[in-house]
Amino acid sequence: MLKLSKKTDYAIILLCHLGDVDAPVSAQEIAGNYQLPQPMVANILKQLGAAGLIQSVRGQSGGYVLARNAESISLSDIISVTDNPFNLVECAHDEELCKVHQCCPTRQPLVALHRSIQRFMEDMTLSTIISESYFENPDAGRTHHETAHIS
Amino acid sequence: MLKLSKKTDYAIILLCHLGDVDAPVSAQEIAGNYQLPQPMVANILKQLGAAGLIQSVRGQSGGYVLARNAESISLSDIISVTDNPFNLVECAHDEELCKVHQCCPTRQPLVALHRSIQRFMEDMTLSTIISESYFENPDAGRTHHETAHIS
DNA sequence: TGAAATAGTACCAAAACAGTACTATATTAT
DNA sequence: ATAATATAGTACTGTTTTGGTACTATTTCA
Repeated sequence: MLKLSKKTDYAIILLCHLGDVDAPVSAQEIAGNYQLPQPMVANILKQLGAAGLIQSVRGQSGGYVLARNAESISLSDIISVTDNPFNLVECAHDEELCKVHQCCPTRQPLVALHRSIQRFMEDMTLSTIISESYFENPDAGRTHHETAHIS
Repeated sequence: MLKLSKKTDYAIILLCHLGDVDAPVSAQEIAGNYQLPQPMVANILKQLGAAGLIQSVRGQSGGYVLARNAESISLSDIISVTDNPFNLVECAHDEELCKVHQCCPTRQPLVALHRSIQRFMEDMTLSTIISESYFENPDAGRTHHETAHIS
């Protein structure tokens, strides 16, 4: 359906939070802070840890910290973990097609779109996301969730 | 999962075909030509017709023709029909979130990505797709399906 | 009037998504 | 030591979306 999964959406929120704090943060803490389902948050953090984006600290007063600095974590990195490696099309039409017709007409333009999206996601780093989210909302009092829908 | 549906993929193929022919083409004919499931093709053509992208000709020796010229049909138009109106994120985090934190950190960068994709899809017209597909494959004999996967 | 086409619905199975549950293990504070 | 709190790993489940099918009605032309 060409939309991001909630897992990805959550992951960005979690990583933004970790990018703002130095001490390890626990899954419970984040889940409470953002009112997200705790087991879900825990699972995503586990995945992000396994992928090497964040580092885990076990035991009491443990939690997670960014494994690298926020500049070196791209949106593409995040999506690869939570949304599978990005594939706009995976040669959906079967091979017979290409034998019948000259060539699948979809490939060339869709590859271009794929690359364009891929590039955007690689250029968009976690630090950019964090700084832009702050820029957008200079006054902490107002909430913007009523305009958060994208048409 | 951030990938195009088969319906969209098929739709592009169908429209490319219609863009190459003047006389009405039937669902059966296209399905046979590309070895796609006939009822699926028929359904997609129905939808494209209902959306006004193609015109139907009923009765024997009827079929479908492009309703407008290929320059004025964009990838965005197609996807709107077969993949729902494009929404990269639909404010997946619930409203509580924005009350807890200053603002959802995901919105700003994801809107930017959304717009960038949207724009690409609007600029990519059916005629571009058709001409590029021909450009890629000057010799009709060779098939390219083994390279059609996108990594 | 019959063949071939679209029009309109409604249905179904398999896959993906969103979320949960449970057990094991590590660390630390007491 | 040991209890509390954390991650690690894995497996499960209900719901939605996807991909595809089926059936009936209607239009048109030979």
